[in-house]
Amino acid sequence: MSKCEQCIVREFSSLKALNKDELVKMAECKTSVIIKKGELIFEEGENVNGIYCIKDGICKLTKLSPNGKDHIVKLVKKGELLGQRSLISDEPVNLSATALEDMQVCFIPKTEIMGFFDKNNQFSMNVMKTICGDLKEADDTMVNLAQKSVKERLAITLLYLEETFGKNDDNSLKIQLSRDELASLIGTATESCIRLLSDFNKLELIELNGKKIILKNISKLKKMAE
Amino acid sequence: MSKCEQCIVREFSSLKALNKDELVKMAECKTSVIIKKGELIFEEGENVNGIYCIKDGICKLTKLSPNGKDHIVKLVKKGELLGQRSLISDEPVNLSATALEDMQVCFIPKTEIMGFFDKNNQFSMNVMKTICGDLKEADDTMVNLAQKSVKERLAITLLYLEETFGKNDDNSLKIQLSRDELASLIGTATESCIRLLSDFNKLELIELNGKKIILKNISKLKKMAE
DNA sequence: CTAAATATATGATATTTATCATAGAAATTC
DNA sequence: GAATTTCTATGATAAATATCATATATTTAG
Repeated sequence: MSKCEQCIVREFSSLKALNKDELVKMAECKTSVIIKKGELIFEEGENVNGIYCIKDGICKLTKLSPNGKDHIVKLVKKGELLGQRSLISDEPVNLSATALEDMQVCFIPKTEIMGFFDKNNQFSMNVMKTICGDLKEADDTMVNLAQKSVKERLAITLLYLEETFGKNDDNSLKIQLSRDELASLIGTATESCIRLLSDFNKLELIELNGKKIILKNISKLKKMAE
Repeated sequence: MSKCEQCIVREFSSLKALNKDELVKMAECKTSVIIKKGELIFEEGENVNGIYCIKDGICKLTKLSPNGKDHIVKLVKKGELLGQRSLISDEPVNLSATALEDMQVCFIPKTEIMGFFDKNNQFSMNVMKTICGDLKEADDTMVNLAQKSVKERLAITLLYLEETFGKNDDNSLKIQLSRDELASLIGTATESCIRLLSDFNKLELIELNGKKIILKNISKLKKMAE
């Protein structure tokens, strides 16, 4: 069992507030899990009795609409935690988490985390700040969905993906989403998403190469996003 | 200066975790404010150095889109707190708050609240739960905006308004929004909103009488909302 | 390696929604 | 209480977006 103390990833989440003793205790009760690309980590409605700390990989958080379509609510990457909201609310998770790449995650049981809340104020504060950040982001996304066109949202999303997940040596977006997933992230039909990508390609805003997407004209994309 | 101890409204918010001493201390530093319908409580980007506790009335939280249109992100009523997110994140508020009715609110300065966070774990937990609730709601709204038609969103919103704010003796919705505000809440153009209300009226799902809206066929509205 | 399944692409068309224009109703101001 | 402004309503039209159909490319399974 690897030690949490030596895990660099911890530094990027609320867990950075934990002291040596707390980390040792956590390392003892945590479970390491490998999750393959496409696999479910947890599903909407499930009782997840703890939180997941993402050591490596990216996953999507989705919510099923009554019409049967998934909507991607958020993408989560290395260093972030999953299941905090559900833990605090003491409710089943309201979103499903699915790996977009092979992932390495650690599961920390609820009892352990609740202890930190009681005894470590800085940890509580960190978690609160994270959730507040999520809420602010959600507000922004809401306004975008309500007021921006699909074209604008696609531009916004492409810029967001590059900024958040970076690019490869060939300048292509590091995160690889299917057209279907991209559509579900911006909130549109798959065909509309594909069509607009083609348009962006023709306008030389982006370059398409199979699943690879290269942002060619960032400043124009930013103008489109307004 | 009225005493927080005797304020019933406190029981409905995170403040219910405060003990007698804390309440006395809070009463000493709080400020009571009367806000007229239509007036701004705070504006997006402002530094609000504390939180507002709503003693009476309803307000809207809005966010301005670059296109100049407001979007109503949330409606907040008696018993709820304003400005928690901003306080915890230690950032300017990301939303504007405007009174929809005459309001009575109390302002509690930041220093006071931060003290409660340090010393009263139950209070922290309550605030966290509230924010988690907001986040869950935001996720739902997002999916609705992304996947539901304007018609469906109107039905959802009307049902939500009746459930959350109640109805008058004549069965009309207690909360009175202009067509413009209703449109901004469901995320559509004012004319589209008006048109759909007319349609709903003709279909006898609702009854319109000036600004008054009566939900006539709840079960059909619920079916529409799916 | 081939067949089947899935993902991407694009045209044609239908539907939804926004925008523009205008008129009457209601509220506000002087 | 008359005049002005704002709000509500509705028609006509344009624009955005979804849906259906089909073709091709890519991936997966056997």
